[in-house]
Amino acid sequence: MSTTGRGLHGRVLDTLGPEITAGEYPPGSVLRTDELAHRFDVSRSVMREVVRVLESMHLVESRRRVGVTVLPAHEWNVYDPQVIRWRLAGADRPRQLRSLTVLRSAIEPVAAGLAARNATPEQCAELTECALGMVANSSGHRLEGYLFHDVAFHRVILTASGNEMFARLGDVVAEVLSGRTHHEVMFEDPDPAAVTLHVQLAEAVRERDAARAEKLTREITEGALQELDILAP
Amino acid sequence: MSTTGRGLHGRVLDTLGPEITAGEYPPGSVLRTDELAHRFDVSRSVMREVVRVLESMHLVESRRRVGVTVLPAHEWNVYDPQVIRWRLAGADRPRQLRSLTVLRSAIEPVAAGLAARNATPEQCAELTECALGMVANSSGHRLEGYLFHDVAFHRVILTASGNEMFARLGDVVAEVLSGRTHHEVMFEDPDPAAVTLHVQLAEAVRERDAARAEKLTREITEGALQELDILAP
DNA sequence: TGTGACATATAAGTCTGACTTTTTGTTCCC
DNA sequence: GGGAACAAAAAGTCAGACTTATATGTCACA
Repeated sequence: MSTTGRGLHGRVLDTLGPEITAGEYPPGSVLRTDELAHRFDVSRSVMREVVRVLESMHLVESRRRVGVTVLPAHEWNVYDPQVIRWRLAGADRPRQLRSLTVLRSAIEPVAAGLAARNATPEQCAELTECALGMVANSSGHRLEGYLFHDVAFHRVILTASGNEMFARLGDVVAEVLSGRTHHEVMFEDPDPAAVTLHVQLAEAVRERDAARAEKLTREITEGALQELDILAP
Repeated sequence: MSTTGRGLHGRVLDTLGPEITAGEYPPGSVLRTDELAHRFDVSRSVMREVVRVLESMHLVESRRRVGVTVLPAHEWNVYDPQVIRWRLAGADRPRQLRSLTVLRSAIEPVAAGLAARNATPEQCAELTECALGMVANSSGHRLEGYLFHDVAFHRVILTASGNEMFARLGDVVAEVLSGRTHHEVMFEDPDPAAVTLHVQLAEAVRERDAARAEKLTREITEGALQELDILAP
């Protein structure tokens, strides 16, 4: 599951990173490289590499004669997939999930509009295929199958938008959708209305109807907001 | 200007990072840590730290017996502020600027809507102040003064939204606006219509009119899209 | 008593060299 | 021709010595 997985360096990172993003060290806390190296029983070389990576994520700041200072949360690179995963795995998962869902509600409608203009025939085909897959798994407690096609659907939309920044949010959306199925709500079959919206969206993109694609996606994401009790605009 | 600035490690990163994001090494290219260390005349320890950071940005992948492989652009962490800066400083600045402007057009209207609900009285005051600053600098070639207040204005909107993901895009928006003034278009005084929109937006937020705030922001960002000859939705 | 220059201790930063581990490509044998 | 054993290559890890920046305390002087 973890990206860093392999290597001594990655294992230390996967322990220390979540600790920091979980807020176990209040902002301004000072860590010392030597102490950390001793705690994790690794050499200073490895520990320094870990600190450098944390520094590039703006989770900490390393200064001579002072040590490694933990930065306040508003400095963090909250778009770093690694940071997102750590936070989703931690205590403020709910808050993180809300932020990301609001982000989705801003991005996806625009992405869908662009997809309606830019999608290749292949992407249109993929989209209808995914929508059909969702329909096929929309009843009978086939949650995993439904999720699979749902994730693929949104990924295609984001990619087909032709905007690299949107495309890169595919993983984030996947994480949110997957979280909804596995941890949060949705113990029953998915809302039939949502399924219909996806089918219609695939249709709108295929027919190059940007305005309709955007509107339909807005309805989809508003549904996602409501599931988390977030007021819709 | 550069965040990494200090340290031997930072200087190497500021050379190698831009080279990679500029596409000087085609995806799949293999670099060797030892060679790089020799080229930059630093020790392997320093070079390893640099590689680790590049790896955390998903610009490269390091594998035993193989070397440091450059990853294709669609793998890059394009939301990393460092990566954004490197790309904006490089050859595909225009493309990057377009991506970011489209991103703005998706994010900012939603952020403004949320700001209208969540902004504190202090933030409302800041907003009007910024808008007034824009008016005061909107004629007579006071481009720098205008830019300053414009950046501050959008930063307040994003922060006041109450969404950390939106707030974190303040730097990106600042970079885009600053780029527009310094490199791209806008040699003359700013469009009076845009100035008016900002004044009205500050008003709408102050009056808690979320729908109007969103609509006004959509007009602002559509203007930004048109400046770059991007079709509006 | 306040203030500035100076000394000192501290923790990160850097370098070197030796050793380990994983992986790939080759060779050799069946 | 296919599979197993082997060798080489590059990253990974470690330990220790040294350098550099800098926060902080000290002391003399005003």
